[in-house]
Amino acid sequence: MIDFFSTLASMNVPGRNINPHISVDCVIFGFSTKMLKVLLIGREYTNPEGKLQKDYKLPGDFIANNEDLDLAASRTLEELTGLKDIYLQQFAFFGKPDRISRKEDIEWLKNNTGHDIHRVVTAAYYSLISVTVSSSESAIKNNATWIDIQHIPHLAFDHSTIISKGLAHLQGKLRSEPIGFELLPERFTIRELQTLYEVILGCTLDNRNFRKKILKSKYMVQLEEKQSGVAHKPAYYYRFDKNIYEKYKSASLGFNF
Amino acid sequence: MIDFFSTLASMNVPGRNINPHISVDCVIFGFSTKMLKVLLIGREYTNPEGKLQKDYKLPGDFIANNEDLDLAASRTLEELTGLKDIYLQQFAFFGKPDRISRKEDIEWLKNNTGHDIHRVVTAAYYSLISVTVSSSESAIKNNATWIDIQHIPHLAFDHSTIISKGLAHLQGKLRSEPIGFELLPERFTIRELQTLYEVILGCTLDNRNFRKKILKSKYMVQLEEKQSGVAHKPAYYYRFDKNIYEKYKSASLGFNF
DNA sequence: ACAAAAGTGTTTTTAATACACCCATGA
DNA sequence: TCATGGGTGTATTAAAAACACTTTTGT
Repeated sequence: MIDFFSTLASMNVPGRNINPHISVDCVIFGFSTKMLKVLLIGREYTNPEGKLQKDYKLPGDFIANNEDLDLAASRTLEELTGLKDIYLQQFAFFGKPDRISRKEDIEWLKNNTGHDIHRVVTAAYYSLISVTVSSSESAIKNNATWIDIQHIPHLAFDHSTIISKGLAHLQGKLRSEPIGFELLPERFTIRELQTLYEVILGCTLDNRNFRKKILKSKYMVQLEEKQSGVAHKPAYYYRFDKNIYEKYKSASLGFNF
Repeated sequence: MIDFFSTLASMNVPGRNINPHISVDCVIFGFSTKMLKVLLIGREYTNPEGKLQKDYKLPGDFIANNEDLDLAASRTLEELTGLKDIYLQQFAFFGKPDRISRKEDIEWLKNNTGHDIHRVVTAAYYSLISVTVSSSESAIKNNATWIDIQHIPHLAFDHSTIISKGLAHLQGKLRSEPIGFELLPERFTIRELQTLYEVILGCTLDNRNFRKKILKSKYMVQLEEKQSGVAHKPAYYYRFDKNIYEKYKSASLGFNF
């Protein structure tokens, strides 16, 4: 399935039976060059004075009438990145009546859907992907760009709020489950993993204690390859073994209050 | 606002502008006589053979067109229990296309809303209230009953799923934040609190260690009153001080993986 | 030889766990 | 006086935190 206009364009495909009250939005996190990034879709709209403007929006779509929400989210993700089996999780619902209230947003929806839409409740998902594999054709077609989470520009609708809520959920999840791997390529160094933790959690971590903690877990598999071409002692690569993790993951958590 | 029929009846109030695609459902937890309970609404419907049947549903409602989701949830809760300022949290949304598919459910919606409704996405909230204060007039009017979580009967729609997901979220939350107090009356004994933890988490806890852990926290305020009329050493009552908790709550959590 | 990041151990502190008896009350 | 549940302390173990130097590579 190809989108010509934007991720919303599939609405206009004949035979697709759209539910214009409910949408899904994906906060797609990626990590590269020591920065946490979000995949955003460039959007063009004409402002009240008739000027052509650019801003960004989250990848999202209205759901089809017979479509499961989770499936709509993975469909959106796949249409955009070409990727399946990506870590994807529902985290909140956004339904303020005024979340679609700016003139340019209503105008843009009209141009892109043909309908006069004022109230949409959206199911928000976050997903984690490795930046290296994400520059798919359809992403380019959709004006998708990785943007540093520190430098998010003006966004459509309430998408800034959705991103910050999504980040908060990601932080919580990162503390309770080893999901950092989802954001890194197949093989990675421990330092890369640590930097990822530091960036997402917004703190520095003691590097000896971090290694101790991480290497204690059985699911970190050291590879034979080392880094090469670096002007310092080369680091070993590791990979994350999901099977081992599933086998050993501890059932009981302690208290935290 | 008074509901004559059920929590859905407010749909029929003229002038209320209903959005029949989106609803809220509340999993209202309570705790009494050493059991975790859920507040359910008795529902009568006619089965395919024309027989009058009884089952239960979660308190919930369609949202109004201009209504915020969170507000719709607290409204539903207030209409049912008369209570405001209750611990209330969105925890998931349910949007499988077939969640409204049983004949009796579709029929029941038709009778109660006048519409032929097949697809509703619902935002699920859980709330914690002290059972003692919940037997309000409107709850009785709405056929609300406390039902042991162990003995949930047949429920409408996918409401059993919603309850079990809600319970899982409650368990997670209970481990990470002191919310047990919300389920107890203003003053309570430490043993009551421990039993609550044991029931919700489904395990037994060492009573000396539990006391140590709980009493270490500043927000447990011992009152002067003791139990009376009990055939054993009377326990001191405590109360939870929210202000102290907010002041001292630890910013950083550790890792858990 | 120098810069730059990788890798490594020990000590201290804190939190979690395991465990058994005396106390105050009503019946 | 007995049955019932309330309340208490200590020793052990496990995890978290603090902390500094040596190693390997490219330039």
